[in-house]
Amino acid sequence: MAATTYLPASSAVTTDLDGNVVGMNIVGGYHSSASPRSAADASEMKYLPQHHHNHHHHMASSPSPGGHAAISLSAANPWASLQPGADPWAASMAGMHHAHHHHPHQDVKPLPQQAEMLHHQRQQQQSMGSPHAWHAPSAHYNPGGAGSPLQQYHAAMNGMLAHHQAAPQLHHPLHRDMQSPHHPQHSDRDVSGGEDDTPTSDDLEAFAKQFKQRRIKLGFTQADVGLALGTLYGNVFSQTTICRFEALQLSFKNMCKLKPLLQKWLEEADSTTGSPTSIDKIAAQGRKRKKRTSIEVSVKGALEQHFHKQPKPSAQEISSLADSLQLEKEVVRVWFCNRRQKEKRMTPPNTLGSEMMEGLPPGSHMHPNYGHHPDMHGSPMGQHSHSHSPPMLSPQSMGHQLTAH
DNA sequence: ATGCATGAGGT
DNA sequence: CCTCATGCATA
Repeated sequence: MAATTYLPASSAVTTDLDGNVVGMNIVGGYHSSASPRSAADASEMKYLPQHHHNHHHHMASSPSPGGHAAISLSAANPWASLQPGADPWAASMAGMHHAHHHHPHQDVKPLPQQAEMLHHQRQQQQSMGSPHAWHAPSAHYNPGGAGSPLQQYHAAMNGMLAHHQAAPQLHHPLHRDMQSPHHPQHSDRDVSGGEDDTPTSDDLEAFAKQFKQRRIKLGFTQADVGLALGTLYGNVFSQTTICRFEALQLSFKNMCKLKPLLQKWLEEADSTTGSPTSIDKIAAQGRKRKKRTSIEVSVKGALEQHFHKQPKPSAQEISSLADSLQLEKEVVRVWFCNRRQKEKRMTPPNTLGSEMMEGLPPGSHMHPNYGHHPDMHGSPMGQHSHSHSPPMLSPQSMGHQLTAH
């Protein structure tokens, strides 16, 4: 049974600590820690009354454990703080570019504290499939232990930089058309040195890989990067997003959007051997977030099965399904939404869990969705012409939930 | 590293 | 109600 509870806003503080621990683990040390939070789970579905209590946390936890942090900033104007290095755009974009039009309208990251900002995104993207599912390299090994030595670079910065601009905008008014899977880059577009063009999936893969490696070399955690982006460009990202970027678990379009920012950060990070990016973290809002419902393995299997038959069940189908699985309708609906999104990731989900019933001929693997795209348009990209072909998919999914149920 | 969730924007 | 981008909370 799924325990559905709603967390109090106060858990925000805990999140900080927890979050930074998590960030660490990417470096290698797996923290086998017990969950600090006590879950008072109720089997009831109820939203807590809106008592948005503004929590003022004066504690600034440093994202990186290596150092204690003395950072405690105001969340009031994160992007107002100067950036350590140089100005983002002038520097890197100097080479050649033209593609980025940032409109005056600066939209910043949704401050957790306040309402969500607008962010308009275009709705169109394609799913790309790669023939091989290279699971993330996960080249994390931690020799010494798990200490991220990073804070050493962090110090006070600021000096002669006087420009602090707001967000460079991710949302550009114009959308370049999607690239085709087959043609790497436009020939008419001259790209010497600067890749402001739409990258290929291979490009993204390579970049992601490189990014991760450099990031680790420099001693930064995914969380650090996310925060740094916020300070530098006004767009804060979570550890999750950075992680997904590195693992190519975002949509192609999303990958393209984030690449420039991460690239910029990389340049800065490696060149700036002592410039800090100190910023604060923002705590969770006083919002009522539903506790993550844990769906049992068996139930997941059932959902998977239905997903194969009907990726987009009707409301009524969802209802009956929910009923038979003893889940809330909303949970089921969301599950399908998330499942569909997974299908669209760059790195295809290994559709298993329940498994295919036919014995596949050796050598021919099939993708659940690849054989037929329901409503999708052209395939964005799909095959890397070369690259590696790691050990094909491995059933990594499917939880092994031993928890009592 | 990921599962479930939230929300903006579009139909 | 969907798609998409994102992230809190977790395993």
